[in-house]
Amino acid sequence: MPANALIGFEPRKTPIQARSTLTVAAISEATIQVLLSHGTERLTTTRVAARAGVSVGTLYQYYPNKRSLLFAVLEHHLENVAAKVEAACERACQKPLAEMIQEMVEAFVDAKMKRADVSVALYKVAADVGGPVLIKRIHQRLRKAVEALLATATDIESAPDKFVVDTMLSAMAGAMRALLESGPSPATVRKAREQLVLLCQSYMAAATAMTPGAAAQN
Amino acid sequence: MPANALIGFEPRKTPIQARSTLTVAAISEATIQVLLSHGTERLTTTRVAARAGVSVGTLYQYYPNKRSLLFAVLEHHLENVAAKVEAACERACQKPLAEMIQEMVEAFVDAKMKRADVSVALYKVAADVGGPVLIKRIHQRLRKAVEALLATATDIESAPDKFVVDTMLSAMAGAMRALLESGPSPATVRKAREQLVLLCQSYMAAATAMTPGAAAQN
DNA sequence: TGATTAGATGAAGGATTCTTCAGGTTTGGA
DNA sequence: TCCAAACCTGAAGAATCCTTCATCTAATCA
Repeated sequence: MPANALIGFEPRKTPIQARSTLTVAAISEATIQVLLSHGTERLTTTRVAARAGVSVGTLYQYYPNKRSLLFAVLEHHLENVAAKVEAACERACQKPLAEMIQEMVEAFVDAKMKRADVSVALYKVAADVGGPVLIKRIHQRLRKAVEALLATATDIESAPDKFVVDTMLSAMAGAMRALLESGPSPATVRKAREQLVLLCQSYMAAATAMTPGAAAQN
Repeated sequence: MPANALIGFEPRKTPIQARSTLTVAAISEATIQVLLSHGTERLTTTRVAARAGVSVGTLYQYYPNKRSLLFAVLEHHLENVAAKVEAACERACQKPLAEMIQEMVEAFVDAKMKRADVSVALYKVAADVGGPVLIKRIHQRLRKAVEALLATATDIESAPDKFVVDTMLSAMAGAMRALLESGPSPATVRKAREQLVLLCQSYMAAATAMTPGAAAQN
C-alpha cells in the first residue's frame, strides 16, 4: 500500500512555453478557490477548469486525474509548512531547550495560520488523496530537523528518543488541527499558540530529564 | 452551518418488531465491514445492503440517505469512547493529578485501540459526514468530565483553565490519531501510551498551580 | 380467521462526474 | 513565410451511484 500508493499521481506533461506555465498556475490556484467555495465533495474537474479560465481538456493535459490535482496542491502546502519549520530549526541551534521548542512550535503555528482556510480545506483532501503517505513523509522530515536541532541544545545531556520527538510532533499537529477546525478568533489563536509552546516545552523537559540522572518522581 | 448541519440525519423509522431490530443491527455492522474492506470511497448503499443480507430499499427505510448511515456509525463509535473516558474520570476522583491524568489517558487510548481498524476507517468518514459538529460535541463532553475530575485533585490549588484542558485533549486525540494511522505494532502502542500519559501529565503540571511542595522544577 | 400494519424487495429513474480524443489555435524557430 | 510542436477546446462516451416506489410478504391483533 504505502509503496505504490502514489502511482498515477505524476504530472502528465511539464509546461514548456510561458503560456502553459501560466495555465498550470491558474489551475492550481483555481483548485484552492473551488476547494474553499464548494468543498471537497463538489470539487469537479470541470469546475476547476472553468474557474481557471481553461477547458477540462487542458487540465487533463497536465494532471492525469482528479486525485493527482488535489495531491499536488496538498503536497505544495505541506512542503511549504515543512520548509518554514526547518528554517526555524536552523535559526534556533545552540540555544537552551525551551527556546528551541518555542521557536519551532511558533514557526509551525504561524505557517499553518498563514492561510488558515486553506489548511482546513486540505485536511479533507488529505483524507482522500494519499494523505497517510504524504503526512508520513513530511513527518519524517520534521522529525529529522527537530532531532538535529535538539542535538545542539545547550542544556540537555542526551538527545531524546525518536519516539519522544514523534509524540511531540503528532501532538502538536493534532492540537493545531483541532484549533484550525474550530474557526478560532485571533485572540484564541494567540492563547493557543502559547499553550502549544508550553505543552511541547514541558513534555520535552520531562522526557529528557528521564534519561540522565535526575529521574522523575514516579 | 454548525446549527443545522445535522438535518436529514435522523433515522427515518424506528424498528418495532424484533425482525427489523435485527435488520438495522445487521446494516450497521455491514457498514463497518464494507468500510474496512472497500474504504469510504467505494462504500455504496447497495453494497452495504448486500453485505447485510437485505435489499437497498430496506436500508432506506431506516436511514434517509447514505450520509445518515455513516453518521450513525461514527456517532456510535464516538459515544462509546466518550463513555469509557467518562467512566475512567469517575474512577479517578480524589487522587493526585498525575494519577488522574494517567487513568484518563489510558482509558482513551484503550478505547480507541479496542477496534483500531474501525477507528482508522472512521477518521475518513468524519471528514465527510458531520465530522466537525460531532467532534465538537464529544469534545465538550470530555472537557466537562475532565474539568469535574480535576476539581477533585488532591494536590492542586486552582483548577486549570478551560483552554488548558482543551489543548491537552486535542493534543491527546491528535497524537492518538497519528498513532492509529501509522498501523503500530503492539509494542509501539505500549510505548506510545506511556509517552502520551507523560505528555499530558507534564503539561498539566506545568499549566496548573500545584500545592506548595511538589512543584515542577521549571 | 380476517384485516391492518410493519417490513422487505429490487428494477429503474435521474443525476453527476471523470476522462478522452479528434480537431482547432498559437507559438517559435528555420 | 512556413512548419512542426506545443497548447487548447468541449461535446460525448462510459461508468457509478443514490434514491424511489409500486408491489409483495410477514406479523400482530380483534
